[in-house]
Amino acid sequence: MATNDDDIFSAAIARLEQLAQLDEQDLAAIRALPAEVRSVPANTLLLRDNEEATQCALLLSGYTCRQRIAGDGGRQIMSFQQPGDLLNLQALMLPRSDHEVQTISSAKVAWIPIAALRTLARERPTIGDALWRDTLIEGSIFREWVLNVGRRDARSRIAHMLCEFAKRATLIGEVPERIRLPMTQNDIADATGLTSVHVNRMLQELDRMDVIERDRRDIRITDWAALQRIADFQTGYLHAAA
Amino acid sequence: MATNDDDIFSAAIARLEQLAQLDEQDLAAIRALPAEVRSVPANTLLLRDNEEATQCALLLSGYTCRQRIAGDGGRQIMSFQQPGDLLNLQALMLPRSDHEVQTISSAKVAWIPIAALRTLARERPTIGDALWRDTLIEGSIFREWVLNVGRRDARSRIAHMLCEFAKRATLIGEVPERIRLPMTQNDIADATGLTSVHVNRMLQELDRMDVIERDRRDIRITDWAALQRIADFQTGYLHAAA
DNA sequence: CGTAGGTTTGACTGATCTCAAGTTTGGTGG
DNA sequence: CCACCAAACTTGAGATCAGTCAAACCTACG
Repeated sequence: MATNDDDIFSAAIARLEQLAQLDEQDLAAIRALPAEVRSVPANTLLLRDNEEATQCALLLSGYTCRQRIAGDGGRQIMSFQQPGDLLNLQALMLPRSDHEVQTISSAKVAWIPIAALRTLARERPTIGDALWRDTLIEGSIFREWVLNVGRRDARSRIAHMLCEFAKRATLIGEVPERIRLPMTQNDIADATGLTSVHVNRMLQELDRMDVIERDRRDIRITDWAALQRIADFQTGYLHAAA
Repeated sequence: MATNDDDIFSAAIARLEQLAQLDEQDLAAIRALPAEVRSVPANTLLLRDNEEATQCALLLSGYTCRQRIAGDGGRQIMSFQQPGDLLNLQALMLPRSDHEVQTISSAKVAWIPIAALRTLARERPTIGDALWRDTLIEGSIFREWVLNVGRRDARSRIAHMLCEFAKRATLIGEVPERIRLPMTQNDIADATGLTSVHVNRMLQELDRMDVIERDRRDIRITDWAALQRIADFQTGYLHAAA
């Protein structure tokens, strides 16, 4: 059960190395973390709202989203996670969760005891800083989403979401021109504050404008510059090197 | 110039004490921070987008907002700050700013060298944790705003903004029933993703519904329960004790 | 094959925006 | 203390983007 393959942490280490200069001891400390790996199907609630977490979830494969549910049942997605992302770093410092994390696709997740991670952050300050930096970058992404949902029209919002997804895919070594979206049009609607009907029409429009080509959930960005312009997409808020 | 009145930090200390158990040494270390106090008028850009900060701004009096500007010039406010709040903690860990901070009212600000704050966070881990916690809570507020702007109608959004403002006012010792808004209706529009015209109409509607009474920017919440219901306001996301 | 989840389409509705013109208010200088 | 001005607030009418509802169409998968 307590799997400790060296390489379950490889994606996470790659991510952290973008955030800080890790030395050998740092790497060893990460690889020594206890972890329990589990596979979960799509649309599984991994982390509940208003719960005390004892474990921290590390996404090994697949995609998840961070979401909150309004009183009338409406769902708002505020970010997507990709392999190598820690899903509830907040739990290191805040006892109770204030939102949900759900799988978008089938996924593999490593569960790490919070206490072990907290110790790691304290004893290896470089890692602690990297983790803090990671939460700050996600904060920056939230700010961009507030702007996206609050001040851009439907077409721009969707284009922006595509740009961010493609750009972040490059950070884990994928090509941005050809992306396979893990999420349904309904998920896109919940991420952009629209309805799935309207998302569908806008995707068709982007297709008609020759900036993307679609084959089900495979998106080919045929005119990256135009898509960025439509999206009003600037990469600064992602705080990524490349 | 380098003012070091013991009590310029009192509001900030009160805030940090809500986030961690500070001991005498912690307090002394905070009070020993170098700081330069400046007064600025309303609508002054304190922190620019995409700039390297060398100083951290601590709000002593007045109100500020965190905002991003869209490509078409549209402004989106993503949070308000009150006395005792640090305005750019991100700068401790991220070299470049990704948004702006502007005064909403006239304000007094203490400027603290980033390096001093970074040292403080490292040498006094309790304070470091409190600061991290503070940035995480603001992240939670951003998430709530994404939900607010993305999934609630105009009336609820405005009601929610009022609830949050009133609730946070209580955390610095004010009464929630009678609030004096520092922001114009145009600011409220930029915070809720609406136009000032529509904000005006919705405020009138809340007035007509007998949940608030208005005398210019003085708001009296006459039916707190109803306002919370309209706003779909749950306090959990603020992670406040009370 | 049959089915469920996802996607697409059409017709109609409505919340919010736009534009443009008043009105009120608070501050400032004479 | 009053007159004036700019900024903020208010009002109305018409336009529009996105939502709603309901049905049909795919397509992956058991």
